[in-house]
Amino acid sequence: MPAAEKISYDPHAPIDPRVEMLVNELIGRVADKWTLLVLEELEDHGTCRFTELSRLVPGISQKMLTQTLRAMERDGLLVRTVHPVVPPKVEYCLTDLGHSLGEAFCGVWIWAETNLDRIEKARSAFDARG
Amino acid sequence: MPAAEKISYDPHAPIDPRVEMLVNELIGRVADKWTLLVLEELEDHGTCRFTELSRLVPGISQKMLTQTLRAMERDGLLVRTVHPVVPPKVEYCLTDLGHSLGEAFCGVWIWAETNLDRIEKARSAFDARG
DNA sequence: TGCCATAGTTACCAAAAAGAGAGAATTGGA
DNA sequence: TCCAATTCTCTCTTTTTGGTAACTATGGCA
Repeated sequence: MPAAEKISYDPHAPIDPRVEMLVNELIGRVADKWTLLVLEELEDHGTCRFTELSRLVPGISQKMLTQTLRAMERDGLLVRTVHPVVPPKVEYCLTDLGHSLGEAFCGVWIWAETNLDRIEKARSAFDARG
Repeated sequence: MPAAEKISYDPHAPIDPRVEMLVNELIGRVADKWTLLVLEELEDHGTCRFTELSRLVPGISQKMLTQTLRAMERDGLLVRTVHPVVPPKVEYCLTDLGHSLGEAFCGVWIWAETNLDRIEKARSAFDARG
């Protein structure tokens, strides 16, 4: 919807439906709960090992962590470095692309934090109305 | 993670885990595929009726549209106006909160559009590596 | 010899999300 | 009387998602 070269948001700009579809798919991929949490921890702590991340991200299972990390690696958001030692040591580190995604989501984080109260109130009001 | 008052993104700021959880839940709620698509169409076209939206949002089922609109209404992102006429006429219109969410997501849209190619390349490269 | 830690993978199962399609409510008008 | 138009609402089925737990591989250590 927005043109990449423009900073402002023009809701009436003509849209290439193919690009739109790809963008939507990409956002769906990347706005995933676990992806966001892993992204956050890697921003906070820098390079991390697998078990470190599984401790940092509350409630994630091994399976989900593996899946999430693979998907993020595939999308070029992080790099996975295997050190051929025993016991195994694998490190995960955000790429520039990963960092830029974190920054792009910053606006949404701020929005969510800023409007938490308003939304909780809206919900209460809605639920009260029946 | 980011403090609402700060504009810049400080990944090492102390975090209230309760707020963090709520923010995450909220983003999960709001970063939903259908929510984003509906948000977009309402930004583009302004006030819309139910069937209008179901035509505008490609591939959405009646059920999902109803569900999405209800959830957005509950969160205070849009208002639903029922005109007591026959046949029924129901209009949906974004609130200020809804518009501000659209703007917050603008950065992510731009990120996705800007980096589509890089991500597709990263994927190809990853898949080629086996 | 057997056990430990790390970083997975795999198989199986339960729960949740989403699609399809029918039905319901409304009431002026043919 | 019965239809038409609009906005749901309900049920049934399929798909997707996520969790649990067991298994793998490796070399050091007791």
